Amino acid sequence: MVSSELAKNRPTMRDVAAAAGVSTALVSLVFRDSPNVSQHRRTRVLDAADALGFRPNALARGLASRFSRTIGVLINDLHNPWFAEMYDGAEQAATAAGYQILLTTGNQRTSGEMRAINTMMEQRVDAIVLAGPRVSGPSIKAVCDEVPVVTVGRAFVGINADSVMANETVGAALAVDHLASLGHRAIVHIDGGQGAGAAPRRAGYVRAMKRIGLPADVIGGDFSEAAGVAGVENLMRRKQLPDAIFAANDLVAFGVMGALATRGRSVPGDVSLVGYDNTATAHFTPIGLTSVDQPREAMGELAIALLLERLTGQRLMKRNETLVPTLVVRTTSAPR
Amino acid sequence: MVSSELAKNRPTMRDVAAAAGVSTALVSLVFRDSPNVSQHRRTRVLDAADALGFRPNALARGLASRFSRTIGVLINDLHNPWFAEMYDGAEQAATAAGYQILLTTGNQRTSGEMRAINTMMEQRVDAIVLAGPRVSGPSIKAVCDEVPVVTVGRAFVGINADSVMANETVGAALAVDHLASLGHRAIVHIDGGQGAGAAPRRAGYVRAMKRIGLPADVIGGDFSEAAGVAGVENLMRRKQLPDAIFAANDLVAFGVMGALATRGRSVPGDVSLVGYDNTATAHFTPIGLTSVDQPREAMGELAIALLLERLTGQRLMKRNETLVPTLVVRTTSAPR
DNA sequence: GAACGAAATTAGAGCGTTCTAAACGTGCGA
DNA sequence: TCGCACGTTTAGAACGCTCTAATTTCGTTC
Repeated sequence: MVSSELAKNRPTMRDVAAAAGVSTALVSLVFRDSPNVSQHRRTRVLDAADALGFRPNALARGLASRFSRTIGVLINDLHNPWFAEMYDGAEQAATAAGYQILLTTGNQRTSGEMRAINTMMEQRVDAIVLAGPRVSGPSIKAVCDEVPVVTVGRAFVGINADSVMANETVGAALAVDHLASLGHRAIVHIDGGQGAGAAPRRAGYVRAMKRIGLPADVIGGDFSEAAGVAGVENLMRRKQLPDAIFAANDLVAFGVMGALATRGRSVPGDVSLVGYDNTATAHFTPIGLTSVDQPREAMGELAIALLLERLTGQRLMKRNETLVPTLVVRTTSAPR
Repeated sequence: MVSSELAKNRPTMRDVAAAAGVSTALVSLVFRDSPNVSQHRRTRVLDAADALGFRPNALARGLASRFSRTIGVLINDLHNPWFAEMYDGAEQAATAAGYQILLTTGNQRTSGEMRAINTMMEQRVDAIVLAGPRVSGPSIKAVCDEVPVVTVGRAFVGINADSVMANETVGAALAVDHLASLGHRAIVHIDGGQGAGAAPRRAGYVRAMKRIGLPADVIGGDFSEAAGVAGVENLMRRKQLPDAIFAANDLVAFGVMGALATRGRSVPGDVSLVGYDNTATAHFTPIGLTSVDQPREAMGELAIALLLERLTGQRLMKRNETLVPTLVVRTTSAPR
C-alpha cells in the first residue's frame, strides 16, 4: 500500500486500557455507557482516552456487534431541495434514536441507485430509506428481504417495503378549491405527464372540478419549465385565457410565469397561478408562487419511525402511510 | 438485542469458500481482483458467491486492511444547491479513483459539523472534504493531523489542510466590468457583511471601480434576501436610483428584485442587476438573473484530486488552489 | 469473622475480512 | 530422475471491537 506512511497508528481500546490500568472489556463498557461501571473507573478511562486521542473504531464495533447503528438514506437527486427537507426530518429522528445516517445519491440514474444501494448493503447499514427511487421493484426485492426498507414518495407492490407518501389527490383538490373560492371558473390544469405523482394530481384536479360543478380542462405536459411555456403557448391560441392555471409542479409554474410575462400578461392580474411542491424558489419575493406544500420533514421523520418499528421487532407487516399536504398562499393567486 | 431475529445470517467468505471448495484466502483474492488467480477457480468462486447471495462485508474489510477506501464529504447546508454541484464533481472524481463517498451534513451549525466530523473519523474514512465549513481552525487541527483534509470555499491558516477556493475578487471584477461595459456609471454594491467570501467580493468591487475610474459605493448588508430589500429601501431615500446594483449574492439580488418590483421600478429598465453564485433559481425565466458563476464541479473534482495526491504519498506540503469564476449574462442586466 | 448476594471487572472467544509466509503443483532443463 | 523456478493456493495470525461466562470485589447480614 503506497500510503503506508499515512496509516497513523491510532490508539485502540487496548492502549486506553493499559493507560487506565483496566481491561479492554471495561473500556468497551465505558464507551457504550454501561450503567454498571463505577464512577471511579469511568473517569479514569475517559481521561486516559482523551489523553491518547482515542476514537472508537466504528468498523470494528460494527463487525463485533453485528449492528452498525446506521441507517442508509438514498436520495435520488441532491439538487432537488425537496429531498433536503425530507432528509432534515429523517436525520433528526434517526439521531434521536441513536442512529447515524449514511447518505448516498443515485444521481438520478437507475444504475447509480443500484450501485448506491449495494454500497449501503456492504457497509451493513441496519435499514434503508429510499427517497424517490427510480429503481424497479424486482431489482430491490432481495435487499428488502435482508434489511428493513422504506420508500418515500413512491410505493412498491409485492415487495416487503414500507412506504410514506403524500396524498396528491387531496393536494390537487386544495389548489382547485382555493382558486374556485377566489371566484375563478375556468381553471386549467397543465399536467405532469408520466412523472411520479402526476397521475393522482391530475385525477384529484378532475375530481375536484367535477365536485364543484366546473368543467375539467387538462393540458398535457411534464414536470419541466418547458412544459409550462408550451402550455401557455397552447392557451394563447384559444379565444381567451383561462381565469387560473393549476400547474403540475412549481417548475411548470415558473415556465408559465415566464411565458406569460413575455407575452405581456400579468400574474395574478390576468391569470391566477398555483404550483405544486412549494420549492424554496417559490417563496422568493419576486415570484411569490402559491403552491401545494407536502409535509416533507414529517415524511422523513415518519420514514425513520417505520424503520425503527421494524428494527425493534414491533412490527413485521408491511405498512403504507399517507400524509396530507397543505396550501401555501402567496401572491400569484388573487380574486377574479 | 431486540431485533436479533432480524440479524439475518448473511453468507460470509467462509461459506463461499466451502461452496466453491477453496480457501477463504482465495475467495478474498478473487474479490479483490487479484491477477494471480486461475480463471478456473475465479469463475467457480464467483458462481458460488452469487448463488449464495454473498456481499463482501465492508466493515470487516476495512478493519483488516486498515483502509476503508472511503472519502468523507461534509456539506454545510444540504438545502443549498451550490453544494450539490460541487458534490457532483467530487463524486465523479472519487468514483473514478475507486473511492466511495460518505456524505454528511452539519445542518449549518458548528456543533453539527463537529459531530459529523467525529462520525467520519470513527468510520475511519481515508480522507475528508469540508465544503464551506463553519468550524474553527483549532477545532479540526487534530483531525487534519490524522487524515488528509481539504476545505472548499474556505482556507484555514496554520493547519495542515489543503484548500480549494474561487477567486472572489476576480468574480466581483467580472460583474463590475460587465455593468460598466453596458454604459452604467453609478454602480452600487450591496455587500455580504461578515459572510464567508463577502470581504473579497467587496474588495474586488472597490478595486475594479477604482481601476475604471468610478466611485465605489458600498451599502452594508449580509447574505440574505432581507439585505436586498433593506438595500433598496436605503437607495430609495436618495435623490435618484443608481444605474446598476451588484449584489453580494443571488439571495440579496432576489430581495432587490422583489423590493424594486414592489415600488414599481423595473429590472433592467430602471436598474440593472447582477448577482453572485449563479444559483439554480437565478436561471428561471421569470427571473433570469445575471450572476457570477463559480466552477463548482471543477472545485469538487480538484478537492478529490488534492486528497488523492496525499493518499498516494505524492505530496506532503500544503496546497491552496484558486479557481476563476465566470459571468453568466441573463436578462437583469441591459445597456443603460 | 464467615457467608452470601449483588455489583463491578475480566479473560478469551469470536465477528468477517486481509495479509504474510509458507506450501503446493507443474513444467522444464539438466 | 532430480532440482528448480514459477504461478497458485493455503493456513493462520492479525485487525479493534463486543459479548458471554466466569471471576473478583464489596457491602451486608448473621
